[in-house]
Amino acid sequence: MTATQKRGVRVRFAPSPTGFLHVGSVRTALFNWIFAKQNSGKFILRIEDTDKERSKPEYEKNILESLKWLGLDWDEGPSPNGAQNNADDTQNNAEKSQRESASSRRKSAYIGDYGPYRQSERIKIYRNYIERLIGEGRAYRCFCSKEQLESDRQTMLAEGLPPKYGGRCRNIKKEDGEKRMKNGEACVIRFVVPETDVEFNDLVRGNVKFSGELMGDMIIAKSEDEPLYNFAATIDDELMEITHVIRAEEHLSNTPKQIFLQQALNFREIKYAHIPLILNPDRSKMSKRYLESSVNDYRSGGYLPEAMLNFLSLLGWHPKEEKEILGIDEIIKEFDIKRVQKAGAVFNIEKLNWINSQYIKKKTNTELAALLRIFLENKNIDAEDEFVAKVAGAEKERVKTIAELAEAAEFFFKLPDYGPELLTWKNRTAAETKNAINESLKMLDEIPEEKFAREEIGNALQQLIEKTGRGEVLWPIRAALSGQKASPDPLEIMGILGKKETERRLKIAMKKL
RNA sequence: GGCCCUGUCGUCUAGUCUGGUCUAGGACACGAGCUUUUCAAGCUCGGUACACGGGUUCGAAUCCCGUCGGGGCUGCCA
Repeated sequence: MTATQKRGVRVRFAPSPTGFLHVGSVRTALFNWIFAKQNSGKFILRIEDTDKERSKPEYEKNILESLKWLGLDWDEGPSPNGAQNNADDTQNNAEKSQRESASSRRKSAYIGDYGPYRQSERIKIYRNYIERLIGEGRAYRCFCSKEQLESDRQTMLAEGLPPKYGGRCRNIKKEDGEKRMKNGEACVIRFVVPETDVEFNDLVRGNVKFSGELMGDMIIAKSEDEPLYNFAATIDDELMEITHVIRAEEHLSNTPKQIFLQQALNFREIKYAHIPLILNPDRSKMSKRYLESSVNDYRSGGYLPEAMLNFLSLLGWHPKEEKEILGIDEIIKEFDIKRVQKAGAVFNIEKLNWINSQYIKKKTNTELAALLRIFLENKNIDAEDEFVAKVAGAEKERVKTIAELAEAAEFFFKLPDYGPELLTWKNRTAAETKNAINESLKMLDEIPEEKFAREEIGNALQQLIEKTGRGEVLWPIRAALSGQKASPDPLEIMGILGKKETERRLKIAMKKL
């Protein structure tokens, strides 16, 4: 290949819409995105939906939505508007969208000059290359049955040989192949893999070498109109002028296959970077079995996108300095693909929690309130913005996720039921407790409603506290106001709740004693 | 089985290329203490790691060889 002319950096994230976006994929997308930003390149989103059985439109939609939520915007790919979540865009619109998809929607549904960006819409393109390879004798029709192949495999395995396709159909003449196919004989298309070595320099792993001898002729398409992954990806990477392929390590052994294809088709060379896998606690590939693995789960679990990106960037990479909380701009500045780790990284939810809590603490109360609202709605709780913001401010120090924040904040909106024993401080009697609340109530009543704020309240209660004791006064108030044994400072709660609600809750407590 | 990748605290990692400043640094988690009206947060302190075995060298986490461990792939999935 001619490395002489420098090409502008173009990277791609190429997910398969066969499930909700996986956090491992997010990290791959993130590294690509960062790489593009660092090199003033383009970040391309390509949907690899050649598997008709498993690919679903709703998964594609989820991928787009998740990327948008994370802020990983793409320069080329399916139109981001396609990710918009129109409430009525579900059931009864299925018909309509089907009609549209046939014509206008398809053509306009992507941005960029290298489209379409959905492999299912590129079938004709692949078909040309398949015909070309067959024409050049570099690909052929294979009529071997699956049963036959399986028994071949077993035989080779039993003999201790590498289980590869032996090339039984390789010498079938092109014309004979065409004829048999037209007569309805089932066949697939295989690529003649050269029996040579391929070597490439991986940006994270250094030199890697594979032997073509061990591979056997690979299937590149089930038929002219049904290309398979390695083939379609190779064609697209060339046509979309991809310069760097950054992907998970599980694709390392696909790389020689793609390089063989590139060489046969006279495509340009591509630089590869295979990043380590994200692992379960038992060090196997991250999966649902152990951990929530889709972005959805974390989004609905109350994790912030910036925390997710920060955490994921630290899985397999680390900046030079000993700094862990990094905004996306800092990550872009510091990131170096050559510094990424070679070994897999266990997904450590504790660390994610900590990072998330750091980002929560940094948010303003107003920002938090907006996020909190969504979670509150699920609990059928609604209130004024100002109030929600104050509540968020009172609780943000003690939560790790927005979901936890909603949980912790609930009592502000709705006093939970509790037993009278909760009200007593240590071994004080009910009468003492009742008295303390009553005294507090009297002090509180002196404060005019508009001055009912934390500092003022503290002053009002000061004498009583000095006389009776902090715990004796404040504990019953806390319990009465929150209905629980852990909460923010009762003085703060009172300020947020306001005079009327505070008095109401204290009186409820009195009745319980 | 074969091919490929990989191996520093429980976990994420710094250090490895360019041997000494590393009796191995940071972070999360954990434990103790401080603070204290609860729970947190915060602060201080603490324990824990160079997979193993050989070499090379005055000196090895760092270089070489071997062993063992872990993972991925081995699909008419991606």
